[in-house]
Amino acid sequence: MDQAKRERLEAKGWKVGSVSDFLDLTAEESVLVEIKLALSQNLKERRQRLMTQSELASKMSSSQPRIAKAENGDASVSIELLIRAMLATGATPQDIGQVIAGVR
Amino acid sequence: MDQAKRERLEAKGWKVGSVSDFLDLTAEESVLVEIKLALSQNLKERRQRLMTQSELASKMSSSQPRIAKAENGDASVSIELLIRAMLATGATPQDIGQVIAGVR
DNA sequence: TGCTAATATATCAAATATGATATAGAACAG
DNA sequence: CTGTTCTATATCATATTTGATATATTAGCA
Repeated sequence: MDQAKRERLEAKGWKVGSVSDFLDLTAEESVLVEIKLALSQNLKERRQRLMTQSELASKMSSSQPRIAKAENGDASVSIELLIRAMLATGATPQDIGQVIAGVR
Repeated sequence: MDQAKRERLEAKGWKVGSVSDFLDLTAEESVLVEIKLALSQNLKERRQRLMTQSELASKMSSSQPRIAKAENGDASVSIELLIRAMLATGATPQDIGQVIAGVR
């Protein structure tokens, strides 16, 4: 993985630590990160077409800052929240499944 | 939703509360539960073909009791853990996406 | 039957994720 | 520029999820 991508992830709070630690990410761990990022991006696209971050937040009793973090791939956001947010935008399980299946 | 299904969920720790509370589950909330249950079931099937709960637990530095809970749809198990477990059994993002897309 | 491996249940302290709040920055209209 | 709306960042107390441990239950076999 290149330096740029590593820095991008680190800036968002991913505990990738040193370069060697990062390279030690198992395949499973990095797939999990990629799934989260894919959901993030797709959430952002969907939400932008439909409503503001604040609107989405109240639809799902969350907060605007948390939606911002979700859309920006912040490491403090769980897959759970990403999926709840997708559903709150009207995404179906099919939509979500497709995003995950599209990883790699 | 029928009484039997409700009791099944309640026994596993889902905070569905009273019947009326349960009926107040939004569509999004119940889809989320269904996604978790679908992942649970699929995890159990995959894992049983391949290894014991203890083996899977050590592959992903978790514990056998947590795998048991994951496979039994316990409410204390996050989607995150379910997906990590699926990946540890060798499931691909495509496999996982398909399970989620199969909901409903 | 007894023995063993596998799975399930209970509890809990520690780690992580949460919504809330405050506030800063960006984009853009008037 | 000024005000307004939207989005991003920082902090934090609370809530949820975690792996670990102990132990109970189950299943299968000699």
